[in-house]
Amino acid sequence: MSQKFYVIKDDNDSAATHPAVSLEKYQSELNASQLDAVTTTRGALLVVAGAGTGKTKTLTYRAGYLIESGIAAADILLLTFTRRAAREMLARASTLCDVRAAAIEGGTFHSYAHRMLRQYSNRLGFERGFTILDQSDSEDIIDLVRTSLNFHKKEKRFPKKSTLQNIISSGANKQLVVNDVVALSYPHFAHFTEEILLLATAYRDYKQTNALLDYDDLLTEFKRLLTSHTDIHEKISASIRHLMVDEYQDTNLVQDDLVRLLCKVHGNVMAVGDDAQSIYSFRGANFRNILDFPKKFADCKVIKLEENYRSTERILSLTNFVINQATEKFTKHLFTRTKPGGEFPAIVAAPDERFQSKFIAQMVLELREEGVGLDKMAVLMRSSRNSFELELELAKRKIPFVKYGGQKFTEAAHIKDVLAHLKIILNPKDVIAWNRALLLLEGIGPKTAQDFTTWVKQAQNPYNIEASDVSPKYIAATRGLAELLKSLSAGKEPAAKLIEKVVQYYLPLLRAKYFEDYPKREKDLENFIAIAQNHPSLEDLLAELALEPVDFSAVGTERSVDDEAPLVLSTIHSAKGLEWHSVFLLDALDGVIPSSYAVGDAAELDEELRLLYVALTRAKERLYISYPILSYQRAIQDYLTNPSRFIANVPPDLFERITLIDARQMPPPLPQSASQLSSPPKQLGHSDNSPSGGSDDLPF
DNA sequence: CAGACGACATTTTTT
DNA sequence: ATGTCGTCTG
Repeated sequence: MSQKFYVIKDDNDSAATHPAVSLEKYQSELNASQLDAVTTTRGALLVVAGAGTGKTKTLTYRAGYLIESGIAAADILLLTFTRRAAREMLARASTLCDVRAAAIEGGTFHSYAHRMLRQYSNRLGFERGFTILDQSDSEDIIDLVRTSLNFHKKEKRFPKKSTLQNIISSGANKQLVVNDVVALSYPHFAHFTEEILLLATAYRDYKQTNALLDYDDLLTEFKRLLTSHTDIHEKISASIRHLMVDEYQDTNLVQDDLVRLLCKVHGNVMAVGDDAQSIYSFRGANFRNILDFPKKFADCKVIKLEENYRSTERILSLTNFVINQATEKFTKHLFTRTKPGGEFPAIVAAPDERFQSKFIAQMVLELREEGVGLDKMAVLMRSSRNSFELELELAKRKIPFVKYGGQKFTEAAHIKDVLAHLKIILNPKDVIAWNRALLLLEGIGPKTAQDFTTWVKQAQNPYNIEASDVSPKYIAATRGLAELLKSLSAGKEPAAKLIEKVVQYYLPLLRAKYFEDYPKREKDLENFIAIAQNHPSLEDLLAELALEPVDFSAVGTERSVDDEAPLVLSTIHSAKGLEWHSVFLLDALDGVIPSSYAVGDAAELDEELRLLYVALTRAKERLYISYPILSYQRAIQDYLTNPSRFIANVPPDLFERITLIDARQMPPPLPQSASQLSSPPKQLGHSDNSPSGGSDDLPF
């Protein structure tokens, strides 16, 4: 049956026709450009908002303004980069403007696509719903497919599963065919193009027959839903009277298409972003999407926000200089009227990584003495492992911290083990999950596990392992597992209860598998149960964990009332959109930022520069850029490093140089340096700030 | 065929 | 410093 929808447009939804909204509040709180953006509610609008120019504020007020003009919250869709961003924005909107704002639909492209796909899954041929694959799930399937195609036995080294996953995913995100991805980004695997192509097809087929969707499929299938079902497209699009998209510079081509599809009926769409902060091209993001936005909509209005409210003038001067080194120029020039002067940003050359860590730890404590809360400071890095050394130092000084970015909670081996059992409950034919659960058992290896899973695939009742055709010797080994699964599938218990039971069963296995460090892992399992408390349904919990992965080290750090809020450690990517009183950038080295990976490609170098720009523009009052002069690489000897090329040529009047001095070899006090711009060397290692008393400070 | 051991490469960033 | 892959042994 086909049904046609014809939408009667409401020509009455312009705020101008609702004089009831009092503009006073908006006029007094917003500058002219922001106000313009907030009150322009019809048609297409692009807001190019530089760092710290009140982008979030503008979005928030606009949401409130729409509500006050009589738009129902449910008719507004706010797409943001993370769900956390959406939540924060809506919470703010509801306190600042109107409680109804909390009811606005919001989330990431992926989570919105997921919601819609669930709603219409039958129309796409998923009769019994579908399961979301996170990255490692998808790698596991690729691995399975690869083995079944016998590609692992090639004479030459076949790309490993994560590389293959990357190739396939870039294809989806950049809308390229596999051949082109390999030719463009993986030329060293060109001789495997045939095989990779076969594998990609087999992977797609596997997902199809098992009703599985990976991250990329969520977007592409959603697009397919809209383009191949006119009635659904009309219905969804009609329900979105106002569409707002944040961080537009980080959308990829599919998302860009989705935006145009979603606003088809009403045409009210606002994109917000900053081309100078595009940092996700590895995921198919293209900052041309934001530049080309006006071309794609007739009569698109463009508003620029250039007045910065976040950073001091001196920080801004440095960041402006940094971004101007881009080969592809940006047109914005940020300025401040509200925060003239300020401290000079500091560039800190540390003798080695340990000194760098000590400097940061000591400076953090000093700032705290000055009254800056730990959570008002952040240490940012290019890659999550740049901070290992620092983490040791912080732990030693008992400075509490949380780390964002890096390994995700569900990626830890022991969590994956528990998840595998839960997935079997959800889908008794989940071969990958079975495989993982079986391999944990004593006496069962890859071959036997495979024999079991072959049987599981066609079994009437997969939990009835005794009935399988595998040798009784091995069946005996699976007794405990079989009992567990039967008891779990029996009742409809809440997710947390199920996890608790799995954990109980798993603990002995955990202790055997990780006899060195199982106590830490047991804590994680407890946290897992705690996380599950808010999710009655196991299915919801797993979907949420896939769509909004929890940062590993941020788990279990919810502080009790009297605990001090922890210092923030974060990758630059995860720091997007946030701000702190003081920001430290770690390891500002050539080869780290820019990553050695990017050197040699102008476009990639530009992206690294933007990344540095994002890091530096997070700072409100204080900014410290540090790097070690000496570093050690793997088993090789220590070697001398170069500071990042992006900070090597900063004019001396834009920053202050700090040289670290070993307290044990304190030089005689220097006379004030001739240049008023350079400060006397900072002394390090003599701090009494250490909460543990300082006596266990290492000698310098 | 399970499981241990050793060689080897391999290092971003995230929904 | 780690994980992945291949090989060897019992």
